[in-house]
Amino acid sequence: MFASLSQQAKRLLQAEFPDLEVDVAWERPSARDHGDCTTTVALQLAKKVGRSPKEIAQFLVDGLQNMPDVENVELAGPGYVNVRLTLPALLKELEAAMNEAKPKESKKDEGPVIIEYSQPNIAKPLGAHHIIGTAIGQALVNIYRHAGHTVIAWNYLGDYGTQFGKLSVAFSKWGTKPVEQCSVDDLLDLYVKFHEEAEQDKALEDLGRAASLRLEEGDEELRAFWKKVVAITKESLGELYRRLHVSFDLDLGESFYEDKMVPVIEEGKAKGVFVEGEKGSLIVQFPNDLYPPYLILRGDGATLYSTRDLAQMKYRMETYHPQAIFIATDIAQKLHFEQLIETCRMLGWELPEFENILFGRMRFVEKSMSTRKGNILKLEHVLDEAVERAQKVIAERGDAIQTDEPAALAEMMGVGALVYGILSQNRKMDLVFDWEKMLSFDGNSAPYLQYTHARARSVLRKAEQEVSVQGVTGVTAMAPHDRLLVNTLLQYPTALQEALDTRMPHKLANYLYQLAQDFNAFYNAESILQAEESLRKLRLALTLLTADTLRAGTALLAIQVPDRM
RNA sequence: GCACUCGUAGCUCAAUGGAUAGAGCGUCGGCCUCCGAAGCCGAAGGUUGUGGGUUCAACCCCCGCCGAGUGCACCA
Repeated sequence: MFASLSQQAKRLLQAEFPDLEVDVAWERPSARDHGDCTTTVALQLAKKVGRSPKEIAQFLVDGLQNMPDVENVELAGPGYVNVRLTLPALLKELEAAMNEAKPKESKKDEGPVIIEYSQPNIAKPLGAHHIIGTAIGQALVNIYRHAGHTVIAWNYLGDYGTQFGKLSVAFSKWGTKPVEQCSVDDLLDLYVKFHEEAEQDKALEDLGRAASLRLEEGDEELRAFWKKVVAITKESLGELYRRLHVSFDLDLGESFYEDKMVPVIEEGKAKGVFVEGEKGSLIVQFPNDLYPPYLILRGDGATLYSTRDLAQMKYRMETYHPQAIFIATDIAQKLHFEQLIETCRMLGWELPEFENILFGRMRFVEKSMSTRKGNILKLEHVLDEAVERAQKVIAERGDAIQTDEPAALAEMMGVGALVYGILSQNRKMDLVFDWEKMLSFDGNSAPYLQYTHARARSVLRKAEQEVSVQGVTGVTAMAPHDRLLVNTLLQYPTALQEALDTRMPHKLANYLYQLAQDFNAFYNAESILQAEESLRKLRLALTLLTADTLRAGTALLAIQVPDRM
């Protein structure tokens, strides 16, 4: 952005200071009365060249003020250079920014980006906390695809291990009907009962472990049971993912790696990376106690999630040659992934870019979330509650509602509110689950963005004319609200890029909220349809760009916006 | 005990090392005989946990302390 300004400033500085390597970055000012763009280069250079910041800034001001695109340039504060662009230049920047923000064509010459998220467990419904990783993962998938990357959206189903062994024990002891007729909720009940009983009868835990080992060894009866349970779980997940606008390219379970672990174990042993631990287990010892020991095989020889993750890492690298692997998990798993990556290095594997996309845990005011104790808050119930609340709000509006499809709108608002509640917060923070806040329909919320979009579309419908930035001509002066909205629209590509670079979807969510706020202020302060012809064209163009940006931006966050509501 | 994350307005949260730390909710007061009031405008509310340090400039980087959370081998 502001390429010509950067070049000119750079030329000026290099002429004055021949030995200097410098790039001049123009940024959006922190306050609204500091022009269209600003640079702190004078402050940064002062010490290096032995001149005062103000002196350098003044030098830039003098050199920039006669540029054709510059309406006004001034020195401010300790050494800021603030530039106000001419109207045509500003509109040109706007058009360029909107082009920059369009979806990029997919890059064919690079490996895919693998993004793993959601990670549901077998025989359990998705819990409310699953919404965090699921929403963040899908947003990142959308944002990376938008930027032109090939993405493999990867769901990793927890369909294996001790938890399954426990379920099979519970089923054989207390199951009351054939597994085919069980719902996920029935299976969850059995799982919960297992842990209740296990508190009295410690032998149950051993039975569970034994069953998981038998499955691993290929026990046919267990295998048949397992397949049915997996099918039941996947079926129930499908509907929920559809409501959340979440979709995966792959949903391989842990079981997929059962025949891929032995070679890894052999490799680790051969390379001396895996050594014997307590009770006949196999572990990794990290040099200098960088991390605590990493358990690879249980004492009884059974594999663990670490074993599967190693096999999975290898499988992903060999099969897809990805440029990056991102795995979204809550912070409790941080150490595990650090150990995993370090182990891969010790094995001599050449890893692609890797990041454990960490997010905080969901905290509840009243009760803790543990599947084992059975007091699970199901995601499905949260969604239903959200939609129900939206329905109530819609019903209260009565005649003021302009939609023909109140049910669809309620779904859009309720689910959107929940997803936005997740994505508008820095993912690293713990998330306090509060119905009122999470399902808020006022203020900083999905319905606010949806309302703003519907409002903008409404104006455009009433305009009954072709609207475009290119069609804006003859504007001699803008109101402060016009200029403010232009400046905010200009920031869209930057917001997208920041969300991608930091893999923080909330940067995009916060931007969209800012845009909606600025549009609403503009809408309230200025006439659009009644404005004088050239201004009307400008304001309609800004309205169109706002509506399009809101729709595109929320879509990246897996949130829909209506044309009427 | 060791490691990691987090402490910002009454509550929930923002703020690439830059100018006067911003929103929402809540509280108080305004705005529909103009394009959608699910909105807008204004007020009150802050020693950014605390003590040092680095820097022209620190909520942000470094160190100590206090507080909260999480992890640390047979769960994932």
